[in-house]
Amino acid sequence: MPELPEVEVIVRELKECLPGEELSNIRIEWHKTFVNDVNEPPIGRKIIDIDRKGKYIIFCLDQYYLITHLRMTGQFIVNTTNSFEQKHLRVKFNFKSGLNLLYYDARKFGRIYFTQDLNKIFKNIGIDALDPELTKEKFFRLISNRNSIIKSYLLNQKFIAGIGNIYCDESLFKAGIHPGRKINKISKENIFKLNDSIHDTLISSMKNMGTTISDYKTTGGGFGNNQNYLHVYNREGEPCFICNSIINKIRLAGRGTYFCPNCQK
DNA sequence: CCATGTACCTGAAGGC
DNA sequence: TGCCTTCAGGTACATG
Repeated sequence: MPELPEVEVIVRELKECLPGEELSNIRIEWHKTFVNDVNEPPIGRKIIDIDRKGKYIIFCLDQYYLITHLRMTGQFIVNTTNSFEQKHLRVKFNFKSGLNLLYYDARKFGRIYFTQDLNKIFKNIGIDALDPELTKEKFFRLISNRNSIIKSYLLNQKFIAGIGNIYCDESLFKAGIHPGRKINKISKENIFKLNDSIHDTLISSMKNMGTTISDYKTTGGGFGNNQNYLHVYNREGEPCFICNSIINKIRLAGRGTYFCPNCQK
């Protein structure tokens, strides 16, 4: 389940090999994956740069964009030969140089949009969680006076983009905040603490090349390592590393939610 | 404004 | 072994 750190790792890898490459062919194996807003295929265009906003990958093709959301099981593999896995292959891009960019997606939830209009995709997407402009004061202004529980807020991409279920639970643990806490019952001091813990959680996961629970792989097919450093996610029934209490699992905002009943208030 | 439920999908895991 | 149910979670959309 790629969230911001996993997507960032993928973008960095794609950036190393794709800029300058010219698209020569595209083969769509699952039609719903590719949403074309342009009325012509993205052939003959060069990849200028690759960027990210929240969980979206943006391939810039000089005023045109291929924007990808991997959802749960999307994967990019860069391939230089003609032998590759066919199972779950949804879209195959060929480049003039002979390089292939393969998009796999077991559950078919991911989307690749071809468009000229970035705003169409991003109109309901908030500031990136690692945008330097997201200062703790701005974080506080965004979050205060809301009436929802903190978990729902952090998962809602229209406020802050990039946080998914894993890093939401991890960040709340690190900040000592119960995931079901009402936002307006959290002190300013703890909001600041949460801002820092989100930042730390995302950055340290990136350093570990992301979290591989089941599907996430880097573009070379490698695994992340951050699953070995999680404090609460996927640890139901196991002891808290800080206080030895048993990690609980409940259902919040429609998601499995892990927390330490002693450390998080 | 906020919460809940369903649809989209497949594969893994657990129960019997 | 094998069938059936449940669960996994990101997002869009409908409904209360």
